[in-house]
This record gives sequence, structure tokens and C-alpha cells, in this order.
Amino acid sequence: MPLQPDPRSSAAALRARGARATPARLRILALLEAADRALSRHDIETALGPGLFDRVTLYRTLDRLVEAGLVLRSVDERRVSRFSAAAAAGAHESHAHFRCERCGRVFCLADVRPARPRLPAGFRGVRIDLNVRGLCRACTESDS
Amino acid sequence: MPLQPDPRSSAAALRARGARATPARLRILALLEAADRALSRHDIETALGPGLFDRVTLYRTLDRLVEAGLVLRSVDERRVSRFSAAAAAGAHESHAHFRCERCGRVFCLADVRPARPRLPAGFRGVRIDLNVRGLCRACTESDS
DNA sequence: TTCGCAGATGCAACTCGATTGCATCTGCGA
DNA sequence: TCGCAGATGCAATCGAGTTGCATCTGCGAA
Repeated sequence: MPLQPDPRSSAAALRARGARATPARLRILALLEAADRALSRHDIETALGPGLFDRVTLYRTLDRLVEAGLVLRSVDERRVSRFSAAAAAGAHESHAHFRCERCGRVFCLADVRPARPRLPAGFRGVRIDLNVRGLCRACTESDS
Repeated sequence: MPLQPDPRSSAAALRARGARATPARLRILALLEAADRALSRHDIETALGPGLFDRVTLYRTLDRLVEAGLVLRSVDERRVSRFSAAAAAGAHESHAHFRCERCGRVFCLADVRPARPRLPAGFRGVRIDLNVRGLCRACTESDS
């Protein structure tokens, strides 16, 4: 989890997974690795500068990064996909997010590792994710 | 959690929450209470008979039932909202679902009660939900 | 170093779940 | 039984995400 993401190691990670190291992928990966929360396509487009990459390119790039296992996807209450760097979040089978009900931002709870619950007979669980909803620090503080 | 949902008690529950007991609300509530899984708007429309209620009415009715606390909403991996009766699921602050990655169906794990995790300073958690993804029984059995 | 092409990108059109505006209808308290 | 706030239906619209197709380019091979 480097503070200054290294584009060379990102490029190597991409190539090791059979994906080309393109500007779009390196920029998006660096952005997600530096972020302290899960970003939507809209967040990413705004951060990189609107118009730098096409909307379709952003979606396809994110799909490819998820497929390569470098990025995790989750869907928020407002039906928007959000993305976080797998390296920063911890690429575990179980994962936890905090979703602020006021500002809509999503934070990774990297050190929370939810336990696998008992399932009904015949059901096979694979991945587990836990969502906590409430108010984030900024919204709690502006709540006085 | 009655096996045969009682429309009279549903009507009373609606009125107690300041909502009218209309045919759409009573039919949808009865359907959700009888279901063993969370239903999408499309599932509900199909079950009640296409054309019986307008799509907009279904969405607005479901919104109202969620607002009244009689129904819980969750969003699946495919960005579709799914609804389950709060009474059947257990209207707790924490809740768990199983989402089948093959058929897309969503099951309530009524007896699983995820623990509240530690949050970063300043964050206030309110509701918790746990999602387990994998294969449901039907899809596991057809997997041979 | 250059070359070729599979894979990546951009643009336009499209899909589909969900929402909004507005006219009409109705549950239910008075 | 009457009035009206709240509920419903219809049409238009929104917005996240996808698809088809033409063009471009990273990168392995020559």
C-alpha cells in the first residue's frame, strides 16, 4: 500500500495479468490507490479531469481492472458502482464498507473481516461483504 | 410471521403509520410476506400479473412501504432493487442476505445477525447488512 | 528498431431500472 | 355521503451502464 503509487509496479502487475499497461489504466489505478474511499465512475472522471477519457473507456477500464483482481467493485444504495484498489483495501474474500447516508461517500473498512455465517443446506457461500450505514465523520461534525 | 398473511392486520399496520390501506399496498405486502426471498419490481409485477398495477405505482408503493418500515430494500450486484417484508425478515438494525451469482436470486438469512464492527473515530454506524455471494441450493444441484 | 495485430479507445446509439409532472381517481375521516 | 389529501395511471424523462463499429496503440516478434 504505497503512499506514492509506483506506476512501474502497476504496469508490471497489469502485464502479469495479461492486460496492457495503458495510460487510462495507470492513471485510474494510481487514483484508486491514493483514495481513502471507494470512487464512482463520476468521481473518477471528475478527479482526472472531465473529457480526459471517454465514459465508455472508464467503464471498460474499470471492468478490466476488476477482472484482473487489482480493483474491487461494490454497488451503493443509490445503485451506483464504486471502485477501490484491491491492494489498499486488502484483497480478501470478505470485505467491509462504511456508507454515509448523508453525503453518499463510501469508505473501506480495511481491518474489518466479517465472519462467514452458517448457511441453509445446499447453499455455497464464496464472498462476503459487510456494509455499515450511518454518518461519516465529516457529516457527524456538521450535524451540530 | 403468519403463513397466511392477514390483510386486516396489514391494513391496520398501514393506517397506524399514516398510510392508506389500498389494494396495491395490501397485495404487494401479502406477496412479500409469503415470499422466501427478496423480490424485485419485475418479480412483483410478474407474480401479481403484468398490467395489474402500473410500474410507477409499484415503485411508489414500495417506496411508501419502505418508508413505513414494513418493507426492507436492498440493491443487488446487478443494480436492481429488491424488497422483502420487514416482519418476515426480522426488522433488526442488522440483516443478512444470500445472493446467488448464477440465478441472481436473493434470500434473506433471517437468523444471521452480524456483529457491529469497530468504526474509525467520528463515524456513527446505524444499520448493518451482510451479503454472502455464492451458489444457491438449486444452482448448486444443477451444477453436476 | 520497426512492424503487425490483438487488444484498447472514442463516438454514437441504445438498454433498462427508476423517477417526475400532471391529470384523474379514491380511501377514509368528518 | 361528501370533500380532499393522498394514491394511481400515463407519458416523458433521467442516468448509470452497455454495445457496435471504426480507429488507434502497446508490446512481442522479427
